[in-house]
Amino acid sequence: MSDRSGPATIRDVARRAGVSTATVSRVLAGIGNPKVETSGAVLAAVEALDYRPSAVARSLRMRRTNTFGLIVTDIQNPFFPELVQAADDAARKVGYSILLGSAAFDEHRAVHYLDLMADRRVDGMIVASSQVAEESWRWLSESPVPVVVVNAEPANVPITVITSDNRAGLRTAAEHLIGLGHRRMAYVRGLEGITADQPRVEGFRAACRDAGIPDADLIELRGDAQFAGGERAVSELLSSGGDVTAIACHNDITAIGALRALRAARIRVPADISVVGCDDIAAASWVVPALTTIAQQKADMGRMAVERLLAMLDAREGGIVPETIRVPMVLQVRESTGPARLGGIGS
Amino acid sequence: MSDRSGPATIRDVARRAGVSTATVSRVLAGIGNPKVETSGAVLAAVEALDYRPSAVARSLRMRRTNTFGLIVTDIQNPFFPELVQAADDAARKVGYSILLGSAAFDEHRAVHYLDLMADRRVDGMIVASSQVAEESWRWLSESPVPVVVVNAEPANVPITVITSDNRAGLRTAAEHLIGLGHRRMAYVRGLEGITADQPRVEGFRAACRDAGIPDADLIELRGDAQFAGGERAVSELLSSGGDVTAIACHNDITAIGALRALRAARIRVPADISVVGCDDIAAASWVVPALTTIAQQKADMGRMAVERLLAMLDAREGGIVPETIRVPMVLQVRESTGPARLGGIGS
DNA sequence: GGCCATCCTGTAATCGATTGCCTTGGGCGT
DNA sequence: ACGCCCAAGGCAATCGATTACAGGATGGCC
Repeated sequence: MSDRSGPATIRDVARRAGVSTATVSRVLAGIGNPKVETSGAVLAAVEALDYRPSAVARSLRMRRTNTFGLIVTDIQNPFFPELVQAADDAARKVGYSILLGSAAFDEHRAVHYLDLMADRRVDGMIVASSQVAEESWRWLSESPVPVVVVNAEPANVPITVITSDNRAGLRTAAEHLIGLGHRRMAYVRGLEGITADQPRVEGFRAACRDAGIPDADLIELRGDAQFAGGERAVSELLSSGGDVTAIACHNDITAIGALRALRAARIRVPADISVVGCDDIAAASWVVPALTTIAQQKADMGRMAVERLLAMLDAREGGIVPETIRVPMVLQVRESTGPARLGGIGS
Repeated sequence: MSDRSGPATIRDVARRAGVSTATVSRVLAGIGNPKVETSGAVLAAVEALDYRPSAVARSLRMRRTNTFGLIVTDIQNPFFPELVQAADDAARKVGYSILLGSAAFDEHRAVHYLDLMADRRVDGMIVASSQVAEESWRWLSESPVPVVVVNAEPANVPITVITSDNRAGLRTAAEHLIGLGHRRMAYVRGLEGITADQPRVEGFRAACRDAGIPDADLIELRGDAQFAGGERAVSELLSSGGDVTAIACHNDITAIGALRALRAARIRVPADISVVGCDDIAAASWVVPALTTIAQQKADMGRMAVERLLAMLDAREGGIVPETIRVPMVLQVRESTGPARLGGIGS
């Protein structure tokens, strides 16, 4: 009858050590200064019974779970794992764990996870998903549990946001291309309505304007933030005779799709056309030519999100004012960009 | 004083509805048949207070958390997210959630997560990581909580395993190449000691033997299951003058590295050399030429792992005998394989 | 020797739910 | 009109930890 019913409890330990549960708890927490024989007996009993305190019971009593919820748009998008890993690292370091939810592009799932995490009484939430309705943002911002939003910008809701500086990032991309002599360019946008879509084109356009390139000269195409969208957009561009020397894309996956379309059309990159992506996922350096891209500091963002949450927890009631933090993006030059050709594609 | 201290509890609801907590609990659980006015009052109170039962308290009382732990080798490896997503889908469908841990190639972290999940009293664990020491496997197999191991095969430990049929898979790969006329081939192995490494080479070799290709004719190279290893192994092969018409790789990332080395050497794929990978990650179809590969049924495996866990939970004490399930791998022909050239590389 | 401060440890309440058992009361049969 | 039975719902124990408070032993000091 050693383990009649599940793992050993604090009472089993107390009994075996011949002390009260209070003492066991105190010895393990290292408070008070127990006599050596007492703590010795407790530790021996702990060892013998292979006792591990139940986080469930502790959470109930302490009213905190030492858990943060993290909701991402889609765990299969290579952007997120790095964010998740960084958040997990930072959390683990201070004794927290991460409960992950992948919305898989589905608003209902996102809401489901919001509820789930509320039910689980997580101590804080990181929401890295734009699959969240207006109404849910409001609910989140009014919730008593600390929330940090990553890479989304709910309009008119006072809430802490950590986001890549998309506008500045794509401005950098444009400047890089313009510096290489490109003036006739195309931009493949992301999925309509995705948060980053708007600021990215705008940043790109702004740099063009500054360089004196007429708005009308920039060809805007619609992608879907996936491989297929990039491939389709660019092959349509080519078949409709669009004559550009550079293509910028909403993200790397789109850019990789673009590379494939160009290759299918026997157009050389970067000799004939330069391509630039955005995000810097691992595959960006695997493709040929390796993709020049604007890197998001995913790991930093994950770490910052957790740190922010911890700060909010400390400040409890002190009230940290919601703030929008823009993390710079950095230009990563690889092989897919080069000097603009002078003539047309056919030359 | 609406919410003096955190979320509403069942007692708040009971008070407001003028009933006991027992009744609230029963109404919400849908047991007994409460009078309409009672259940009406309860539901109204629930609504008004925005009451959500605490999963923490419930877990303590019910002695189950409705949570499964899932430990993966490295969430940044594109193989895992799909597994995670599938497991999460299957779990969510029956009211469970997944607590994720990424060992990040570190044995200590893997053990840390094992402990963490034990403390959290998860109802079952899926271990998709070979970063687990012999001793931990034994501990797991003796643990009273159901465990399913994915893509690892602890030796001499009675435990339920779900794994891709690596041997048969790579046999298929070899047969595909041999069918295309290849006889002088190279195989880039994975990281030494990684579980899948051995069976994969063996499967490949077995098919070669069956086709009458002398063992000595197969050139074996050591990679690291990453991009860099594939690239390095193949460029060394080329510079040492190895003359092959096909290269099989431990996994897709390695194969993508191989493609890059071949390209750098101006060797055409598949015209000069065919390349085949293994896993079928998303990037396999992004690269040029798109990679022929042996696909692992990642989603199936994730789903099966959860189903297995649920079955073990049902069978409680009935005792399901540990069993090793081999999931077939399927050949995915894309562009990187073709008929063998007749002459040498230089011809 | 007596008194008080100090140090350890035990007692019991508490966190928020679920559930076995018991009470209450209404309906129905005779 | 009386008694029986059953349905509805309340009481209180329980899950496994933490912690405020109380109490007993010990030692120091006068």
